[in-house]
Amino acid sequence: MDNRRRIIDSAKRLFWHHGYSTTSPKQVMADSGVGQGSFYHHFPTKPGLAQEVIAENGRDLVASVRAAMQGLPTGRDRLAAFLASAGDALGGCQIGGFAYDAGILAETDLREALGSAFTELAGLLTDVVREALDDGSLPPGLDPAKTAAALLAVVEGAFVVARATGRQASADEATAGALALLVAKG
Amino acid sequence: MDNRRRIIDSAKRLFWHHGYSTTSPKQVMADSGVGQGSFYHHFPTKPGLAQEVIAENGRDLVASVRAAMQGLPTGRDRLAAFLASAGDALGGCQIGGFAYDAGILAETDLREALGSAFTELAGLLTDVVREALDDGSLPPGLDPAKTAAALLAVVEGAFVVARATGRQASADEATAGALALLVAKG
DNA sequence: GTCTATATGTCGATAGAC
DNA sequence: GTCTATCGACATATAGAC
Repeated sequence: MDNRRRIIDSAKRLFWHHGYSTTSPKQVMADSGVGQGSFYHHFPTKPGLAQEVIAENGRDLVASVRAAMQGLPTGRDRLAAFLASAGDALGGCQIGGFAYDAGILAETDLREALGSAFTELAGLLTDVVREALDDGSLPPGLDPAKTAAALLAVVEGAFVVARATGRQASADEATAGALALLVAKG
Repeated sequence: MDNRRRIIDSAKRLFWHHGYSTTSPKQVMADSGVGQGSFYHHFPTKPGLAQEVIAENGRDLVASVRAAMQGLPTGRDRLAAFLASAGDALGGCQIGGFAYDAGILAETDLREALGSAFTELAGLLTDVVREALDDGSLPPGLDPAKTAAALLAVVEGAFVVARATGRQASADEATAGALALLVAKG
C-alpha cells in the first residue's frame, strides 16, 4: 500500500543480502515495484534511505534475538540460542555486512546508526551473561561484558567465514566450538 | 621498478582497507603511480587483479600469523598470539572484508580464492589447537577443528564489531573474553 | 610496455509535467 | 505523490599511436 514502506522493505533485504554500495537505487525500484519519481520523492538521497534501513535492521535483529531467547530456562540456554542465530549464515548478518562497506563508514550518520545497533546487541548479551552467572549456568569469574563481546564476535565471524567458504558448516563449527567452551566450564 | 608489482601492492592495500567494489581502477592507478595504459596492459580486468590480490593477502595473513606465533612455548600461547592479531581492527581483516562484497562473491574464481585462504588459516589453527591439547595447555576433550573455527570467528567478528562501533576497544573486549574462556578451563 | 583519446554503460540524482 | 525525460560524473574498459 504505502510506497515508502515498500521501498524500505526492499532496501532492507537488498542491502542486507547484496550490500549497500553494491545495490543501486534502480535495483530497489525494481524490487519494490516503485517508480523513479516516487522513489526520489520519499528518499532524495541514498544515504537517507540507508539511515532508516540500518536502524530498522538493527531493531529487527535485536527483536529476533530476544524472541529466540524467549522462555528458555537458563542464561546459558539463552546464549546458546543466540549462537544458533548464525544458523543461516550464507545470507549474511542483517547489520554485520555494513561494517566493511566504505560507503557506510564514510558517512558519519550511518556509521553511528550502525554502532548503536551493535552497542545495543552487546548490551543485551551482557545482561544475559550476567543472568547466566547469577543462575549458575555459567561458572563464576567471567567478565560479563567481555564474555558477551566474545560471543557476539563469534556469531559475526561465523557469518564472515561461512560466506567466504560458501559453506554453512563453517559457521556451525564455529558456534559449536564456542558453545563447547562455555559448556565445558560448567 | 616493476609496474605490475606496484599495481598489486597498491591494490592489496586499497582493497583491504577500502573494499574491492568501492575501489576503482583509477584509484589504484593514482595510488601506484602507474598510468592507465600500463595498468590495463598488466590487468585487463578488475577481477583478474582481485584474483592475485586475494591470493597474496591470504598468504601474507597466514605468514604473519605464523610469525606472531613463532617461538612461543605453549599451544595456548600461540593461540593467544593469534587472538592478538585483531589488535589493529579498525583497518579491517586482510581477507575478511571480501566476504561481504557482492562483487567478489559473484565471481566464482574470486570466491574460491577467498575460501581457500580461510580454509588454510583454519587448518593452521586446528594444528595449533591440537598442539595445545598435546602439551596440556588446553584441557582435554575439546574438538580441535571446532575450537579453531570458534577462535577464527572471534577474530573475524572482532574486526566487524570494531569497525561498526569505530572503537578498537570493541575488538579487544571480544578477544579478551575468548582468551578468558580458554584460560579459565586450564 | 606505456601513452592519450575515446567508448559504453551505470550511478545517483534533478526537472518539470500531471 | 507519481510519471517520464534528462543530466553530469564516474566505472570499466578499448583503440591505436609510440
